[in-house]
Amino acid sequence: MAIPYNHREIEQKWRAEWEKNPVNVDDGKKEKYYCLDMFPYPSGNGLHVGHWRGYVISDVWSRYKLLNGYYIIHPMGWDAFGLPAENYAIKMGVHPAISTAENVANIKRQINEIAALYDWDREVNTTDPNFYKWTQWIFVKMFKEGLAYEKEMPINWCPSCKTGLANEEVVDGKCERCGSEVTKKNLKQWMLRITKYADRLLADLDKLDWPEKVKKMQTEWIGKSHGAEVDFAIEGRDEKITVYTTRPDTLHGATFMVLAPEHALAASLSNTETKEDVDKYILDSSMKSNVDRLQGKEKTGVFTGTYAINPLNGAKVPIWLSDYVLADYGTGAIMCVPAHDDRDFEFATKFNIPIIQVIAKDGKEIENMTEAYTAASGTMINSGEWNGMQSSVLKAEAPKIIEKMGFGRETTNYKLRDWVFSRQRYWGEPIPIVHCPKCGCVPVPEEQLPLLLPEVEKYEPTGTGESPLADITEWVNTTCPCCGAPAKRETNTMPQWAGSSWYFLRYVDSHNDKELVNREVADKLLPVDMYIGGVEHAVLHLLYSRFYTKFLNDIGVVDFDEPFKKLFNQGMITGKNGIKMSKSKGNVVSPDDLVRDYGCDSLRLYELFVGPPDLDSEWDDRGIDGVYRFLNRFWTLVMDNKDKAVIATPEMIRLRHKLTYDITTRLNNFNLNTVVSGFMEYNNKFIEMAKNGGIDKETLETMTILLAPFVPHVSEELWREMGHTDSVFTAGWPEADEDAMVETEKEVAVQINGKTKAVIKVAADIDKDAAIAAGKEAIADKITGNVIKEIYVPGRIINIVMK
RNA sequence: GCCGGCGUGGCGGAAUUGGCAGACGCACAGGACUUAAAAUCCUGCGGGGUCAAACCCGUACCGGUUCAAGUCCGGUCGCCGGCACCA
Repeated sequence: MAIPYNHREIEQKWRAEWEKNPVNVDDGKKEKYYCLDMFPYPSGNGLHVGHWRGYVISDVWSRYKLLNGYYIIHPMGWDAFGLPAENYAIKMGVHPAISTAENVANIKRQINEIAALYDWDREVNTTDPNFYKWTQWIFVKMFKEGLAYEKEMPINWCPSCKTGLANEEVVDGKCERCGSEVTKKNLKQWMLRITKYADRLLADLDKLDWPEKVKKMQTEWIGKSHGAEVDFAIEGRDEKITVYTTRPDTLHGATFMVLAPEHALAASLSNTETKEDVDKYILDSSMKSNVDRLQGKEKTGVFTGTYAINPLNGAKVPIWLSDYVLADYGTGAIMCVPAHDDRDFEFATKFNIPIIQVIAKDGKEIENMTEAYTAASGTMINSGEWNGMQSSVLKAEAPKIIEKMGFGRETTNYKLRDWVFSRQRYWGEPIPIVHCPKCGCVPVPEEQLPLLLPEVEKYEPTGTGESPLADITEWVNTTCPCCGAPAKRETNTMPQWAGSSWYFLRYVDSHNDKELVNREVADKLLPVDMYIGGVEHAVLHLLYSRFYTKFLNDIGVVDFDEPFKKLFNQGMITGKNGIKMSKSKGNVVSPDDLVRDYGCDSLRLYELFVGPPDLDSEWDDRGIDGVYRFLNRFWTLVMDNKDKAVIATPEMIRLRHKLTYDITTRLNNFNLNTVVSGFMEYNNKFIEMAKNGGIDKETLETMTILLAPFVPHVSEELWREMGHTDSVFTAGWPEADEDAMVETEKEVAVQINGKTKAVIKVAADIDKDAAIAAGKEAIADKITGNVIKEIYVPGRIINIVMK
């Protein structure tokens, strides 16, 4: 009977030993490898097996790199400011500083159970004044560079979280955090000019080894488009209305114009006859929430009574108002070409506005148009001097033509908006700005940072648009750093993203009290080589971090402009039937009991075995028995055979190299679930071998090293049991010799018309004719018809094609 | 609506990219050991068919290319994710 290995004992033993003698050391000669996890926010629920998986994947990868001779930077920290921490504190009735500290302690305990290579000396916490000093410092730098500015405007407001939100935090018109419907609120806000970096954020995606999906999401979020602005005169007035269009080639087909109800001129365009309707439409639109506006697919609108003049052909086009035009994109006004745009077509049909086709479809004009013809391909018609041109050519040329004619210009537009950066909540970094009646906005001098978050009794959000900090008069009232006159502090705080946008830089120099990061250290240890985390941050954290890094690169803090070279998104672990694990659903699986019963190594292995790492997987506790049995079988195999001095047979050597090759290839391709099944498969073969004459020690050692990134304790224990005095992590990753993997004999399937009838063994270097002859012999009794064709795929298939 | 991803046994999932479909594991069934149970070990495990074989069917569905299709092509259905009046 096999004695199951005592996981508690050996895990404790080796963790103590590794702490005393670390296996990951910087000797100054090794190349660095920076493998980063998305750091957790310390909520009260602790980690579940889904969080665990991400950390296991990154640790396996780190240890693999360690065995390949790298010095590993594999840090961990806490994203502890922000709404989740604060909401939890409010719910529990304790100060967020206290609950955060408690939660950090608990999650740290759980994370330590993973036995990852984390270097706790590098640990950061975004709520630590020594950390947020630099979060504030970056803000001050941005302010000085003109990238942080104040603006009053209607912003997204979550009535439940009682704070303003960035566009990125609004998903389907709802708060990303709590799911409440987002409303608009007019507030004076701090904004970050991320739009200044739009082009670089877009272009540099090309350099990144990231999942295409994430790159695409960022590309769409930035939403670059190319076109022209065209100035339309207003009939009987001096003002002009400028529209933005990506299809200036269709200018002759513009039969009306639509302005967003919020457009500056909207109200003034009505006449005595239309005034009542126009005013009502503007008012109604302002009352609609984002969700209503998005869901109201049926187009609404009102004619202002005023006409614009098409600058190209002098045609009179009616000016309408409609909320399908967005006020904050382009110029808030569009020219409408119903023949070649779906939305304009729908609007024109509904309100009986003429439709003029200007691009021929299949060479002719469409009779009884039932839908817009939106392709930019075809010959121009009804377009005056443009007739006969190809629309695809004209589309590119038109902006320049229009510019020459003097009523427009070539333009580029982005969907990306500047980043609403202030929050009306307590638990965040205070924005280090002083409002002076004389000097305006003055940044807190850099040497006075950090500007500490004051202690308060009442930190609940007010809901008025004022931060709870506004109530602390002794904190708010200060003097202007510039002129010394009485002044007031900014009372808004930063969003949770502020700290997470740059924390990965701090890890490499986390105790530096003079600089954000020492430039020499940064040059040596940064940027991040591999970043592992969920896909949910595709346009939030991952976009913000790129923006911050580019800014810090511009002001010389770091010498690179992309923070994360490679990104891996692990799939989510769900409960039964793919339901997301949550406390309210009661389907959360904690790693704690599993670690206790099966050990850290088994859970690590099972986290990988449960499914492909990039896909979501349903958790099923029962499966862990399989990997636990495997570990016990391997353990027993090593213990029973390590001292037997068996001389390796050619087959043992071949299998050993094949094992190394298979595991290494699968690991490099991140097929971690098949790495585990590979280990099991080879283990079964080795057990079989051991039964029939024994197994050599080198094969057992090789398997032990290959297993080390996955099951560090078991590997370390067995490695020492086999007589080694140094850690298994100093052993070096085995190399597969492809020559040693060559088989002398191959099993070949013999088929008739593609159906296997027999399997024969042939010499690997057998020639085609001999192979086919051997194959035919094996199935001689089944060859009854006329053989038309004979196929031999070396080492795989013999196919006899018969009629 | 548009753009991605996916669809394989009772279940999780493999399949060297066109070459023996179901590796590996879970669950289940039978056997060995045991007074018994657990653990462990051995055997079986897509469906039909047969005493057993032969044989037939089978990777969501329909069709195509090929000596050979889970894999490639055309179409249909379903699930998941992203975007969604951005002019």
